[in-house]
Amino acid sequence: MPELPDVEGYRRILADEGEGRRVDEVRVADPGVLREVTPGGLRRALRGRRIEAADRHGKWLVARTDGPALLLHFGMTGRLVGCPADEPPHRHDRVVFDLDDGRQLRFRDQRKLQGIRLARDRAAVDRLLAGQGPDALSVDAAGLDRLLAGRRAGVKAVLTDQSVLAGLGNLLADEILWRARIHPSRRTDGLDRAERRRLADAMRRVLRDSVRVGHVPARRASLTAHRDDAEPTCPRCGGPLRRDRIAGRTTAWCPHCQPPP
DNA sequence: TCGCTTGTTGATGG
DNA sequence: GCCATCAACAAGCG
Repeated sequence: MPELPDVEGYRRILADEGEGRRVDEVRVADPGVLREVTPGGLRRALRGRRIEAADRHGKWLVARTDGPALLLHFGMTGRLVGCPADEPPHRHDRVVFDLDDGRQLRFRDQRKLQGIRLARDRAAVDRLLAGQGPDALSVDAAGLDRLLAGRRAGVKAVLTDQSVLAGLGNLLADEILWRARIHPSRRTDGLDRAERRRLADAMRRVLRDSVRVGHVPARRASLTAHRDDAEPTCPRCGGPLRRDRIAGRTTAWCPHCQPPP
């Protein structure tokens, strides 16, 4: 689930519920989500600190405080929940932050593929995010052209490579390529000017729509709304969709609208 | 039991 | 160096 639009939704939760609040307590229900920090270390670092800002880069959420910063990555099944402290615990609540207004922020994650990191200061945040490409929401057509230039890999592999462009996952990439009418296996350096333009337009359009609702849109006229149907059809041409393994992931595409290379 | 899953990383081979 | 593929991580589902 969590791709750029989902994480942007969690960022809003963090901003709305957390900014200006003090962290009164940190409860680690499952240390399995902590990365390079112990439960005690996390608690000591954050207890009594005030949350100052909620930032996002790609799929990373950054909670800045008047002390260290917290970096959260939601993997495939994670989410951030804001709720009253007396709400019954959920079995997948891995870390709970008590705020000074009687509410809590909860890092909830079924699988524990990613998790939570601590960064001492701004430089440490930058180091942890150093391998990330620019955030997809900040990239315009010219910027995308620069990022794609000279790359021979399949275009879906490039779009979902976080070190090239941060924020796009499997569903978003398929949605964008379907909208741009480009086959996901096309070589990136084989796209002509018009195709690159369509790709940039589709990316911005899909991201804008998705961020507005906080997840990849499942509107009727989207690939995402149909990709998991028993016999999925293309909402544009009505033909059958295909599912193949492309760039290592299950990929939905339309053989009519997105001619294979 | 096996295969599959919206994420990331590292090994391996071309 | 670039690129594709695969395994691993973890947990649940059919």
